[in-house]
Amino acid sequence: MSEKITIYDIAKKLNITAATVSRALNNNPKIKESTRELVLETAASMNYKQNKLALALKSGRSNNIGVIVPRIDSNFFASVIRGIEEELYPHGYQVIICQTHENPKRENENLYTLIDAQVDGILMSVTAVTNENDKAFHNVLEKNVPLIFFDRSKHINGVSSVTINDFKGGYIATKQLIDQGCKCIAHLSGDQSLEIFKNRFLGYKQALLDNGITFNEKYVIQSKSSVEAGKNAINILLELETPPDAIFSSSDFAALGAIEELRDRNINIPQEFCVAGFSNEPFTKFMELSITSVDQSPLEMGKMSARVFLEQVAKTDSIKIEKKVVLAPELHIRKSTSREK
Amino acid sequence: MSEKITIYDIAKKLNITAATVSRALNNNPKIKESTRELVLETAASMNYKQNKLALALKSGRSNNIGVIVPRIDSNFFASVIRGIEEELYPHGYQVIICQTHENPKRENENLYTLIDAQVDGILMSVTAVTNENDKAFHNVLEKNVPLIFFDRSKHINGVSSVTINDFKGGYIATKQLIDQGCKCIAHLSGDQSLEIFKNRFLGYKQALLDNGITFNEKYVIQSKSSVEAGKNAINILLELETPPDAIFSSSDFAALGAIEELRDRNINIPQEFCVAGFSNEPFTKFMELSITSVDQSPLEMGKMSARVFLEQVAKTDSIKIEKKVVLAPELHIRKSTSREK
DNA sequence: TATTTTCGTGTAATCGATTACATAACCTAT
DNA sequence: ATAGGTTATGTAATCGATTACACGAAAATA
Repeated sequence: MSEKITIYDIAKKLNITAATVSRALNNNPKIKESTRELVLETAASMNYKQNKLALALKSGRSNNIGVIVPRIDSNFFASVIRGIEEELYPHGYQVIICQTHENPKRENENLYTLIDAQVDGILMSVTAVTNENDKAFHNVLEKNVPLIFFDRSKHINGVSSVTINDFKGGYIATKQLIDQGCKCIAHLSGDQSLEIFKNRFLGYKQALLDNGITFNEKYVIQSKSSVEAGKNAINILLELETPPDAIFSSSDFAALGAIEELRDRNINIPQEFCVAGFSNEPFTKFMELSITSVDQSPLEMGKMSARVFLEQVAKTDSIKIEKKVVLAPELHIRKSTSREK
Repeated sequence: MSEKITIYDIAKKLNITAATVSRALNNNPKIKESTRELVLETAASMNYKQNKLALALKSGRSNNIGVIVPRIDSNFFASVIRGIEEELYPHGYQVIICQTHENPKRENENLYTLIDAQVDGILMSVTAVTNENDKAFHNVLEKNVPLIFFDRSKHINGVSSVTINDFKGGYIATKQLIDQGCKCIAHLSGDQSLEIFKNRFLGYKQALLDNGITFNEKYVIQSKSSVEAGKNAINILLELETPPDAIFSSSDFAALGAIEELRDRNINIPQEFCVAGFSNEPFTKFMELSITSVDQSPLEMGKMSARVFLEQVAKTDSIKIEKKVVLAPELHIRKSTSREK
């Protein structure tokens, strides 16, 4: 078991004080060049490693940043985290992961735990719709810990965010369906209290409006992001007096469920029915009947969030800049919406 | 900006010393009940939060554990991490993520960075085949930091591991192909210097042997875990004098590539050609032609790794127990290997 | 030569919590 | 009444690094 070497050990060996050693290691200009070299050599030969915990206690900065996501095992969030990790790694930050499982209580706990652990910043995708966690958010800000939302954002003063233009995402996906000749376009929407889902819905609505299609409330089904939910939605929609001939789904999983159910009913995709999803999950590309989907460039979103964080810690003055980055969505057109002309 | 409350602030307010406050907060039995209550009340009213960094410095334990994976944005690793996080969260540990991108140099860096950050344990899937990182591994062990390998393991004294029985996984997948009547079964193998891929290959070989099928070296193609690699492999295999009629692939992505290429050549799956993969990536289930694959129960693997870690830190004596947990693989039989009788 | 700078290093406080040891107050038994 | 035992709390060191301030010696200036 190797015992730990501290600056005191180095000091003792060289008959100088720990203060001098510390200064030498930190390239303090007041240290004589010969002393510095001697210290550096000795430190290396003794295999000295700086104790990050002591440094953290003294400086109040842990060099850790916290990331809170609903869950980590979805391609979208995993990719965002990948982007964050890659961007922050060269700057010496470690990434701590927390999951909320869409549970506001867990989100609240996670926020306090991260502050407790004295992270230097928090990057997160909000879970909660409620404002019961507002106190926790303000607690973060009061502690002067940079807080950055990605993808799922919330309006809070002083909080920067990195999102995609969900309105546009909803718009271009719907437009593509219209361009294929679809007339009755349904929408599987997510939790409307979350900005992202509301905006996708509004984009859908606007696309209809701009193209002279009347909006029909019955065509909007609120559903979870699951295959099962997609199946259920289709079953409801096909019962309508005038069933739709296309779906824009806020979720790829629901889109997949819809497709499976349509296939079971021998409805031909895309000839009789078109389906577009959202998120560009890997499977949408791999399917034999590949699914058109809106890409959110998660890797870029992660990197951008990390950059916004870095900018914020670089600001020495405590004037809070609130930065809102909005990335452009990109529609990946695939077989599920590609009718032959 | 809220100023930080320390035990000294509480002590001053109550005209006692910080030592007493500390003891009261830690439920030290030597403290008078009335004092304890007073301290607890005051602490609560002043909104006192223990400084974890100071505690970490004093105790030498950071309450962080490090997880090193090749990359986080693969369903398998993301799920393992999810399992780890969920198991460790109730115990107050935070999970720090590192990625190697299959680069031994990054693996080496990550190991030192985590030790530097004084994590209480390291859970990882090895990247490297080389033994150039052996020094780093031993450095971890010398520091008495529990080290646990999951999935991709390596033989190092004192290191526990949680893996699946890859041999059996290869065996049951191959057996299923044989049961479907396939006679010439090829194998897309991974990097043979990694245990997991070697064992899957050996399982494949044994299944052939046990069923009276001669092993043919030409049927084994070493390929990366990518769609492209799968396509290339098929092209080589179909050029053979006696082309195979089935493939057991060590990777789902390569299996997918093979399927796409076979389809382009109008070869009927599973009637003319069967394909089985490994990992049970989500898309294997979602495909219209769903792919048979070996499940590695990643969530369980993550939880189990975390449990092994907890057992190890619970051991007060420094006798290193080396625990090797081997989980059972489970074959998910799907359309790509389901011939009609 | 006397005085002021400059340079390099030492002293000691600090970050916040824990804990071995010391001590005061009170109680009990002979 | 005195020695010994409890009980509750205080004192001070410790974890390892940083840094404001102090100070002696050498160098520069008058």
